[in-house]
Amino acid sequence: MSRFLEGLNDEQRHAVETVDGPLLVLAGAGTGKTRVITVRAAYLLERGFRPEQLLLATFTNKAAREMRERLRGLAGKAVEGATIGTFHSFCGRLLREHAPRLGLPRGFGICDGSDQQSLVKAALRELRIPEATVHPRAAHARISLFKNTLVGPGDALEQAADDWDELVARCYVKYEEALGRQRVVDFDDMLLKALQLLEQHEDIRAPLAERYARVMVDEYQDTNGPQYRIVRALAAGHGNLCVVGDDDQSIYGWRGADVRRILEFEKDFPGATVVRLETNYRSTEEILDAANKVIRNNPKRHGKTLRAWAGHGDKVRVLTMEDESHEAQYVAAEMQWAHDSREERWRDMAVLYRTATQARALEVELRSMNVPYRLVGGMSFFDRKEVRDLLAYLRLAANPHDETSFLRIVNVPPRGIGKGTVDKAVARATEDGSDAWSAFRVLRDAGELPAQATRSFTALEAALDACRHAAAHGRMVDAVHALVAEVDYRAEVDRAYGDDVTRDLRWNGVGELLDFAENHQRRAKDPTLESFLQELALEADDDRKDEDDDGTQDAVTLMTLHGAKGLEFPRVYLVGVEEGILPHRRSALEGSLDEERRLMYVGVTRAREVLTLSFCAQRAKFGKAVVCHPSRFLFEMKEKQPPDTWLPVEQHVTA
DNA sequence: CAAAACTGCCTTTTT
DNA sequence: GGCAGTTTTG
Repeated sequence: MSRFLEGLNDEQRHAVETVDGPLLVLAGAGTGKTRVITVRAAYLLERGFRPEQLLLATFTNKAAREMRERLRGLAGKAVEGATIGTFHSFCGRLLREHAPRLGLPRGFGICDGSDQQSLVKAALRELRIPEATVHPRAAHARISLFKNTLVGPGDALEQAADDWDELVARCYVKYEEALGRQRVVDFDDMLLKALQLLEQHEDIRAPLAERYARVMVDEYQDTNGPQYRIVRALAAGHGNLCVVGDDDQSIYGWRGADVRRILEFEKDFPGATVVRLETNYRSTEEILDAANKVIRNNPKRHGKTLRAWAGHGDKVRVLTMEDESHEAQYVAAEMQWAHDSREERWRDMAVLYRTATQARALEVELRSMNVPYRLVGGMSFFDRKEVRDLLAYLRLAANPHDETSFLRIVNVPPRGIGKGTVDKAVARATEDGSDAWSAFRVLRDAGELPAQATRSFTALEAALDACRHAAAHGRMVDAVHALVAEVDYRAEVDRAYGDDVTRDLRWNGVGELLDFAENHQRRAKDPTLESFLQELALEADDDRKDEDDDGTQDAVTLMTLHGAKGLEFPRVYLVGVEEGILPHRRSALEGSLDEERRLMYVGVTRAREVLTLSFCAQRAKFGKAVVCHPSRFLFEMKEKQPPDTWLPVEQHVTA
């Protein structure tokens, strides 16, 4: 018997040993899902598959990293060569390789979320649609959903049910045009264009399908249309596809994920083996009981009942707090007590919340009590202004068509190129069907630019040249240095930030970008500006830095429920469990209450031993205090009826 | 014509 | 409590 099968329960072993044909592993929270995937991969290697034949797709970089590390622990060096990564990184590589087939230059850029936002705004402006009528954020979300459900701009226009839909559809058309003009792809395009390569170019698909003899997909419940079809294209023919997931943890419906994918796997792939993992090795009975009581209120489920392997533990607590700062104070104080008196480690505690903004109150309290914390997601390193500025420079160097980046830095640091001049160039670009950068060159060469703008633009060209020159020799650090020096970015930081503390903090961001550059230069096989930028775009959530030697720093974790999926902590606080937050107020309108319930379920099942939920009597919204009501999910959990005074979020008066 | 000061607007979740 | 858009100043 394979040593890899030792210590697995019957179901887990069944999943691992089913090496041929379609396999659906329905893995409830804490049932050893990651273990099954990694052991199965190691088992396949042991059975003679070469690592090159394995494809393991995940949704987050974090998950990919964990898989790789655990697989390395099991199989050692034998893993090298296996493809383990997010859908986006896999697609990115495929795109880079076949860019010309799609009419893209090799140096095509990748827009991140905030670039997408800027493009949507530009499109709205172009269409003279006021932002009050169509919120850029909402439009972007809708466009993204269109793309993730494989609805093109033309179809979107035709399908438009009301005025709002039509405006968004028209914005979608402009948005796509802008992407094309700027030779950039957004996150959604990475999947769509990779799918196009696979479905329309058999000479690309067939060798890949042949190569990847065993395909595995993690978190299958979160697969959206394009991802599903990519998987299908790769597994076509041999059908050796193993998907692992939990319909109760599908929380990405808003991104086009469709729970039906996992509910109907057996229809999609006839003859599929189905394995259910229902023994939970993570949580106490009390915690699982709470989780089960909540999730059973959802109508459409595969239907699993988690059995606790661990015994009884503490009761699940629900606390009422005056407001969010009291809530934060309480949580911070109790964690400190647990650390000091019970010798619990900071890293074993987490505070989870529905929306990223809820972190602020917690940060304030944790900081004042000197509790070390690690804020995951939210305002990331890549959202910082100075990092985004330099990134825009780099992207412009790689792809001068990238107008979003150009417009961002054209006058940062201030170099005397004002709005009037920029508008003129943009108008010219629109006329010529070119881009702002080219238009600037044309205008300058024609002597139609103000003197200062002419000088500055020429200096900018020189800066980008210097950057490209360094990058061409694989020296990413020098490339960044060249930019910083040429544009005198240090002076800009000094100018923009008055006090020494923020100034140092900001300049620090530049240093960290240099660290990334050094890292890439050292690790990448063939470091180019393009590969560096792709890594930066796709691993924006990278939180590997500032960790201890053993890989994890000892700090309390603060993160959203979405970010917490797949993780576990002995002590968990779930804060802000209120109508309007969890479930979120938008969910009532969108009819996604089931998804909010799954989110609650995800939160509850993160806890191993101690789970505390809390809600506030009132909380500040837009600077005003608003009365709050405990979440319906708390009543479901405690099997109680809400009192007469309770109001569901649907009936909240928004004054 | 460009930069600094000021005001009013929103805040779901992520690759 | 931040940022984008607007007004005011240089």
